[in-house]
Amino acid sequence: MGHRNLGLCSLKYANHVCLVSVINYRIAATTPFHPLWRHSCSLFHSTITNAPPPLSALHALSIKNASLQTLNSANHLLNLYAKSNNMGNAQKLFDEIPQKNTQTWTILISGFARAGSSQVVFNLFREMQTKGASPNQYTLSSVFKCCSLDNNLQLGKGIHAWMLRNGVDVDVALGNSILDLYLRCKVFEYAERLFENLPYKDVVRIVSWGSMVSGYVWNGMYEDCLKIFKLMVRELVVVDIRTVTTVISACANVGILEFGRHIHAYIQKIGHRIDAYVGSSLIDMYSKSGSLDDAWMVFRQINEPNVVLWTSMISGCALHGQGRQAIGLFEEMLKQGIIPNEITFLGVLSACSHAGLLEEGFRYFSMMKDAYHINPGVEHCTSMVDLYGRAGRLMETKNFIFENDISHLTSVWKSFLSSCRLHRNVEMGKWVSEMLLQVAPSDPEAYILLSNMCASNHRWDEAARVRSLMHQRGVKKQPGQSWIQIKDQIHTFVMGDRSHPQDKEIYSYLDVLIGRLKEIGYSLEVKLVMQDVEEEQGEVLISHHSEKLAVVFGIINTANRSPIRIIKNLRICTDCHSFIKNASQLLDREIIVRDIHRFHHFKHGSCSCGDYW
DNA sequence: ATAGGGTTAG
Repeated sequence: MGHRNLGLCSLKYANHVCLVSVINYRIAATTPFHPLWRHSCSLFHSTITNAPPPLSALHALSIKNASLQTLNSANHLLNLYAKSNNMGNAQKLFDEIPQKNTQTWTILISGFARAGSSQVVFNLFREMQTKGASPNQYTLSSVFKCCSLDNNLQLGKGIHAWMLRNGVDVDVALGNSILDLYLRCKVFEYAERLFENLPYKDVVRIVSWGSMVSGYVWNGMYEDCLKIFKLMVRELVVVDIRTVTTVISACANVGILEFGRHIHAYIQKIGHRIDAYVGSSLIDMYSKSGSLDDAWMVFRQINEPNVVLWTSMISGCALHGQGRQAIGLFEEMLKQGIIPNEITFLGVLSACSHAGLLEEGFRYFSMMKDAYHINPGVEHCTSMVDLYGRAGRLMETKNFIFENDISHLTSVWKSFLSSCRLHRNVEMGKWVSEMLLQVAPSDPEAYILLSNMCASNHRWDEAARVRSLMHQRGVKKQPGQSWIQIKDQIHTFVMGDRSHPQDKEIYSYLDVLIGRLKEIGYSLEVKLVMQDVEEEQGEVLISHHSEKLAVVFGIINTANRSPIRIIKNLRICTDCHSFIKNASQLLDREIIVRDIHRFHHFKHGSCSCGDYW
């Protein structure tokens, strides 16, 4: 064992365990040149180099007549296998150990838990108890992790109840794994009660906070997440950076720029370095909140960019329709020797489709398959359908769908139908509609797209038939909502909303604005968007769509010429799109709308989406 | 010796 190896070891696995193992094997050996010593060395070496250790090392261990000393050695060795994800060898060794103690079982269980083999873990857990070994905190933690992986709330609850009955002590780490289960299974009452009861002083209690935060994010409870974050800031001096990362991702989903900015400032205040993790989530947050400039600023200041960081910047550009920038970034990334993953390509393809870059999109799709050997997933294929369709290559779109076996996907047909509508190909559109309704008979958006297509081709009867079919089948349109942040307050609007305190002001200004916009060429496209409002209630309701209310509210409550940012939970409707284009011209205001699909930057009477969305 | 939370897509 030379210095070179030890040096390597300190670099890579400067792990006390390795050294202790080697020393133990050395003690276990009877002579200085016993084969075991040699095997230990090679095992140690392979730990360093991360290659699988030779199996013969196992058999060299003569543990049949084991002393306590050799059991410890065996456990160490077992641990090495488990840590290096070599569960095959771990199992073999485990089977050869005659007197297994709690640690022996626990090491194997935790190895399988890490590998995600929950069923194996459950079986071992049962077996160890029948063999008289009692689980400790570590064992239980691994078992809960597997319950969580499998969404097996019942088993987890059973074990937890058994622990309570038997007075098993729950330390914070174990508590966190139970917490994780309850959060993943969305039983927030349990999670919250457990959270309250965990030892408060433990420094790793910080992880419990983090679990609560990410639990809320997984379940889309962004407001609860932000609330608990504020509580953390108040109660703890410093919130750790991993939790902050989760909170930022919650902000990205809500898309509220000002709150995201506060958290960014908070990170700077507590003096945390912004690594690739935080950087990626900040970039994502800024681009989803409508400020690509801030995203770029974060991107440029990260010292050690990784593939995720590049990908978030590329996807951000895609979201804002900046196809060329996205491609430029991607090429730069390749030049720097960073290997793109499937999500990177998704970003690139979606950038191409949002910007109508057909050839480039096709080239990157091939590159993904041929140069990087990534099998196209359904999302990649959907992007390609978007790309072909937007370019008006409807026959190619159709062929692509069947060649790639994606005809069962709702998103594919929705995208195709939008393209038929854009290119006014009614015949293809009707066929696509039939396919869509077969796949998605209860999807409200399918009916709306379909009747919009009929309407934009002046086929009013057919549009009406689609609407009544939707009613017959009891398909309800998801209510449209838009929101805007002014200072610390988030204002949410639904269509025809009268609940806002500034209600009167909003509606009277809206009327005035519509009048002035009509003078510069805007006309309410009543018939075109009738479907969006479910009932034929005419011009009034359309003029009161939630995004119009939010825009007007923004105009009233912000300084002249400052940008207005709106978020909408559905696709923006044709009429609102035209309304906002004209308003941006008349008032010389930048209006930025994030809809369910992408961003629209309205400026000087036109939109960054090029009227395709 | 063995256990616990983070980033990018949709």
